Order: sequence, then structure tokens, then C-alpha cells
Amino acid sequence: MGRGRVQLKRIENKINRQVTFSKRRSGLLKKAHEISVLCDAELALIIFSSRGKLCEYSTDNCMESIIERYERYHYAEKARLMNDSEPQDDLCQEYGYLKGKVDALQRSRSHLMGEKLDNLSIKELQQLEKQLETGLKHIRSQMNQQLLHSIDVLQRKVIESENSIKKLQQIHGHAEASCSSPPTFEATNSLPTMNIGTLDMRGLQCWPR
Amino acid sequence: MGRGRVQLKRIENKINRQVTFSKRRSGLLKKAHEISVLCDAELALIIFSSRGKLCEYSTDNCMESIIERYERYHYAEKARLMNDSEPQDDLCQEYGYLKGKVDALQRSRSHLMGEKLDNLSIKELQQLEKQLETGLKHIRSQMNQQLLHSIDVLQRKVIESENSIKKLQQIHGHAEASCSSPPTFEATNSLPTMNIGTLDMRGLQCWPR
DNA sequence: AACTATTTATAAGA
DNA sequence: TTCTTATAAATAGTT
Repeated sequence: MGRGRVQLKRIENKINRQVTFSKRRSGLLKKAHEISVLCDAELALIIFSSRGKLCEYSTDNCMESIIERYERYHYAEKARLMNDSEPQDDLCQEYGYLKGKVDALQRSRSHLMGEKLDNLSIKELQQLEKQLETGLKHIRSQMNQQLLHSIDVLQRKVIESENSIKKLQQIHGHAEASCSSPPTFEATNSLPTMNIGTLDMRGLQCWPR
Repeated sequence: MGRGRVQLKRIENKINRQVTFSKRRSGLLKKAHEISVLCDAELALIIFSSRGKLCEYSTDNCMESIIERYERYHYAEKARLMNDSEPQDDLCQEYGYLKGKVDALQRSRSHLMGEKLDNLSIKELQQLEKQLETGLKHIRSQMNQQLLHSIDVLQRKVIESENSIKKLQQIHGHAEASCSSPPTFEATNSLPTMNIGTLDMRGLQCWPR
């Protein structure tokens, strides 16, 4: 794209490289955002320039959770690589302690994700099951709260705008009172049936993050 | 690009969305590769389709090291913000990195346990829910396997002892053949219905730990 | 940072 | 899926 055909090899001129990088980076970020929105995909993009500057994009602005999801996919391999990692010098006790902690946390975390269960006893598995069931309950309750809150906020907004419209109509007389009244939204506590699993929340400004 | 102008919003038609995703994904991967080569940049791209399929690109095919670099970049910054008085040597950096990692793991673990959910979006909560459900499935399947194995071991033991008893009876004659024969256990593959969820396993010595 | 001649990406159709 | 093609979009080289 552009006046010359592009050769797929490193641009040797430093200035050119820098300029091209800047242009293409913004293009790439734009396209990443587009596919994310258009196709409902979740994606993460990490770019380090040749001078080491970081630039990133991630769907919903949650890079960490996407990286985590990615690592779940490759968990087995990663665990293997981490297992034969170096025996550290003990320059710093705290450092060793932290390393152990990372290991322990990682083990605990994989158990919670239903991985690496081979060495667990029936009793431990039962405990884990109970733990996950409790966790799920909390998560669902939290989801419910957020949804209800969003609905509440929306209801208030609708009522507000309805009131504003009524006031405007009163001020301007009732010349055209019988036509083009806005649709109304019944503020009721009985929510209509909704499939939360497929509810599109992207436009909704949810709870304080 | 193409025959129509593109609206930046989710494509509602499922087929269209899928096709567009496929096309744009390859475009994105191509551009990612190009900027990487042309501008000597290091980059990582993770794409999850709306149906959860993973697709990835990374410079020099080393996703993990780029992710690690990314995390170090952030942890370093974080550490610097937290105590900008520290003279940073390598060990301290490594320490800060591990500390950040512990934080991240701890957060992830809490989320999996249904704790500290306040800062999660609806989307993240839904992801978490799905993750836990998958984990539970694995755990229950693992439990089942262990239980079936224990039962198998017990059955074999019972059959062995029955055989031993029969042999002893044959050796010692049939003087009292009609009284006090031991209860028999039918070695059958069709297990009786059992409620695994409430089965009391406390006395059972299960499989190698 | 803008401009613009070109190349490239891709939406729609087959 | 894959190909074709008209058209929108990106961008290389230039100002």
C-alpha cells in the first residue's frame, strides 16, 4: 500500500523504519480493535518497538485475563518448562520464599481450574468440589447484582427522560398532544425473561471498575 | 475495504461474522508479521474467536518470552511507583517481578474461589463461571475414576479371599460343609446404584498419593 | 504532520 | 471454503 511495493525485510534506514513503525502500529491497533468489535473476538496485542517501547491493545482492556486464558490453553507445556527451571542461589531468602509461593499458588490455581488432579486424594477432590461450588455461587450472585444495578440505572434514566419530555410538552402546550408520544418503559420489578448468557452487554456501562 | 462501508459494531449475522472474522484474522496476522519484520519489532498477538478457538502469532515464535517481557515491563513500573527510593539492582528487579507474579496469581486464585470479585466486569464473571464449570467437570470425573478403581481393587481382594477359603475347605474335608459358610460377594461388572456425592469414603485407603 | 499515488485488504457476490 | 471483483482503506514516498 503506498507508492512502492513493499519488500518483506527489515528496513535498514533508521528514520524510515521508525516512521513506518509508527504508521503501521496505529494501523495494526485499529484493525485489532475492529476485528474485536465486529466479530466479537477477544484479543490481546503486545508490541515492543526495536527501541524497547511497549504498546499494547486488549479487548475490554483486560490484558491479564487474556494472557491467563492463553496460558490455560498451554498449561501442560508451561508447567513442564517451569519444573526444570534453575536451582537458585540463596542470595536472598525472601526471593526463594517467593519462588516457593509462586509454585504453591500455581499448583493451587491449577487445582481450582480442574488441572493437575492426579496427586489428589478423594478427600481433597471433594473439598475442591465444594470450594468450586461455593465460588460459583458467589460469582453468580455478583453477576446478578451487577445486572440488576445496570437495569436500575437504565430504568432511572428512562424515567428521567420521560419526565423531561412531559415537562417540555406541558410548556409548549398540547397542540399536538395526540401524536408522536415517546415509547414508555414500565419501571417494574418483575424483569422480563432474559438469557443472560447471550445478553449483549457491550454497550452497557456497568458497575464501577 | 470492500464493497460497503464498514460500521464499527458487532456483526449480527452469525455467518457473516464468522466469514469476516476469518478474513480479517488472516489480514491481521499478515500485518503483524510485516511490522515485526520490517520494523524489527517484537510482538505477540493472541486471538480468541467468539467460539473460543485460539489463534496466535508471535515474533520468533516465542510467545512466552514476550508475555514475560510484558509482565516484567509492568511489574517494573509498578515496583518503581511503589518505592521510587530503591536503588535497583538485578536481584531487586527479579524480586519485584516475582512479587508482581505472586500478586497476579493470588488475584487469579481469589477469583477462582469466588472472592474479590468487585472489580470484575460481567464478561469476566461469565468467563470465570465457565472456567469453574469446566474445572468441576474434571474434578468429578477424576473422583469417579478413583472410586471405580478402589472398587475394582476391593472386588479382587474379596475374590481372592473367597478362593483361599474354598481351598482351605477342600483340604480340611467337608465335615461341616453345611454350616457357617462365609458370605459371598458377586464379582460383577454392573455396579449397584450408588450416590457418589454422599458416599462416605473416610475409611477407604485410596490410590497412591 | 499532510498529501496523494498506489498498493493492499476486504465486503459482497458467486 | 475459495475465487472474483468493485471498492474502501492503508500506507510509501513526497512535501
